[in-house]
Amino acid sequence: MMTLMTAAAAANTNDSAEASQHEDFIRIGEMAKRHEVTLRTLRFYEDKGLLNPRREGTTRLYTRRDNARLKLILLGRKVGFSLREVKQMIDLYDPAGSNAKQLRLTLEKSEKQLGRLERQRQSLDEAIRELSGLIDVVRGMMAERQGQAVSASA
Amino acid sequence: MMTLMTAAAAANTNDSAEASQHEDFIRIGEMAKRHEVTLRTLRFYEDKGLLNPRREGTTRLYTRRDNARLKLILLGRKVGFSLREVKQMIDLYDPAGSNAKQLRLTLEKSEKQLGRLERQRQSLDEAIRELSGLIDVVRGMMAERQGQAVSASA
DNA sequence: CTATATGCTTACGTAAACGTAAGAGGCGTA
DNA sequence: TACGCCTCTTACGTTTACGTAAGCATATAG
Repeated sequence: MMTLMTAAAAANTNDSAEASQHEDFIRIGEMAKRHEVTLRTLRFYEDKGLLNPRREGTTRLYTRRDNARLKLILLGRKVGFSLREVKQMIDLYDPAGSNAKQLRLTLEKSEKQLGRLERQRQSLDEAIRELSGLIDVVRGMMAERQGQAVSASA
Repeated sequence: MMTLMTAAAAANTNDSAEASQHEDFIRIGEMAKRHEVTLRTLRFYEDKGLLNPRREGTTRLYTRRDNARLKLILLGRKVGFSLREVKQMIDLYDPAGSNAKQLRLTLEKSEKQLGRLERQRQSLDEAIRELSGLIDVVRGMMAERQGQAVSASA
């Protein structure tokens, strides 16, 4: 029976992720599943100041805003920003303001990062070409040796 | 005057890199310049068993074969192999043999690596697309805020 | 003889983003 | 009461390829 259940315990009680989709707060396990990250990652991000979930006792409770933040963080990581950079951008967010600074910084960093990614793609393409070439060479050598072996045994 | 000069000392005496291009042995400084790596890198590769230059006393002397080896190592690194993998492949080299094993291993590793590189390129392209999208969004927001500011001040 | 360049060995430091115990609650169920 | 599941904090470990002193020897140039 649910007597003096805390919100956290209540969430824990729910059978599936589905069941708690209307909850305002989710705990770290749910959060991790939803975003496909580990608990360690969430705690790590918090330790680095990227997340700030509420607490109920010691238990972390994440809201929709935390969800949105995490999505941004993961997007940042996906496009190659370091957590430090992501933090710099996020920290500039001001719910009551134009966020001009934040937007400028984000734009600037994004353009630089885009440049880096494009340069990366160039060297990656170059590497692919060179590796393909190497494969051809190796195949050629193998065919050659094979030919010798065959002619020698014939 | 050149009295009892060692080979190393002789090399050291030469005015430019040009002058020693016909030398059979070059020292670490020359080697580093030719391949655009640091001395530390060459010593590190040796420590890891990737290079085995001769010695004259304590001084490392590199030959054409070492040059060729280093080129291979740097090519390997360029295409994304770890030094460990490069070593595995190089270690299989037998000057008196068909090197069938080496060729097979190299081919196998190369094909896997090629796959990895291509997957990398896909996620890189995806990242580029997402980042471009982000830039557009940010630009849009800035324009919006700017518009508000302008209309507010008008 | 000294200053400068080059080389040697040994070995701790670095970066990024977590992984991985270790030890300890809290809560509900069989 | 015991068991199981979730969560917490603290903190050392991991990976790769070198960077960076520190302290010393060698060697030619001035």
